[in-house]
Amino acid sequence: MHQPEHLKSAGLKSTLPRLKVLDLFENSKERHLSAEDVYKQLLSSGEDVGLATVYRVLTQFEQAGLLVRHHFEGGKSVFELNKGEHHDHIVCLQCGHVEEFYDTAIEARQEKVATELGFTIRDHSLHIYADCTKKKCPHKRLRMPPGTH
Amino acid sequence: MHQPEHLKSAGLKSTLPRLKVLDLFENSKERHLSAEDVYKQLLSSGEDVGLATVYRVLTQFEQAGLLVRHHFEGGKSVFELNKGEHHDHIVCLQCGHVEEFYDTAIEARQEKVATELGFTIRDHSLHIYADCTKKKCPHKRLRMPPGTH
DNA sequence: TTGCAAATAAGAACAATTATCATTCGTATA
DNA sequence: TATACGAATGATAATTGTTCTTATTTGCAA
Ligand SMILES: [Mn+2]
Ligand SMILES: [Mn+2]
Ligand SMILES: [Zn+2]
Ligand SMILES: [Zn+2]
Repeated sequence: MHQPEHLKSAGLKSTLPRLKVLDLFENSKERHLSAEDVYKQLLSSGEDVGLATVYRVLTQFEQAGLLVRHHFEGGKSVFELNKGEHHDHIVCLQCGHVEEFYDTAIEARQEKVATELGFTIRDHSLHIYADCTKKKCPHKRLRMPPGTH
Repeated sequence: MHQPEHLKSAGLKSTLPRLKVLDLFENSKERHLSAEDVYKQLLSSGEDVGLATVYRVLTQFEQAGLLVRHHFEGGKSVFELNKGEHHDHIVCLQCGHVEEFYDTAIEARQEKVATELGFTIRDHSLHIYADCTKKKCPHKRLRMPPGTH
């Protein structure tokens, strides 16, 4: 199980639900999880947490900088561990798998565009929705594509 | 009022609610409107439409290619007239005003990245959230910044 | 005009998320 | 270690944005 210090240093008191949620993100196969994903995975592994607590904890972790929240299409928020380094996302329309990428040229151009328009960037999101080029999509069908549920 | 032909050629029968909604997009000060924006503006201009009809018509217009739907942060869908040319968006965090831009370098790089990862892009969204550099934000405070309501 | 499929309006239903509140827990202190 | 109290939890109600249902109305072709 995860160490309580990680939570303490984030200003959060070390409770069982928080440790379980953090643990799930550290050990889950998929990096990007919705509140329902977290809730169901905890239930199915025998843990007993309330859905409201999951939502609360995810928001707290986001505010503490432990998690990052994304708004992909499909209506629900998706979270991932904060690696400290920004990256953008490409979402497979066939299986919902999320691939990550970072392109310095894109990042630089955004700054340029914003500056020219008289803005200072605080945040941005670049989501690419795409089909896998391979005949059979190799990504695991762990989650439905956004907008498909 | 708008001409019925515009709807007819889109395969939609020319009804009063549809003409009113299309009219609103043609004449509204803000290009980007949510379902609630449309509903309230129609009500306040004396028109009598149902909210469900607004949602239905917006979706139909999107499918007919008359409108484009965006998912900015803040939970609600936002629509704009389809100009036929793709563009990305920069949202002012101080007033919610939406500025549009198009950058060929960014678009090209996205293709490159996707191809390298084995994907064919079907769609994408690039949203920049930024502060206006001017002392006093010059944009009209017509809508609250996303996530602020 | 009339006829009828298509469209509307009102409200119920839904899904994701947040708020409320009585109970339980974590931890600082005696 | 026992106690005490504010913080956290879980059950459930409430909210929000959106879609569905259905009885009624409307556009338009014959
Ligand atoms: Mn980026
Ligand atoms: Mn673009
Ligand atoms: Zn990611
Ligand atoms: Zn636009």
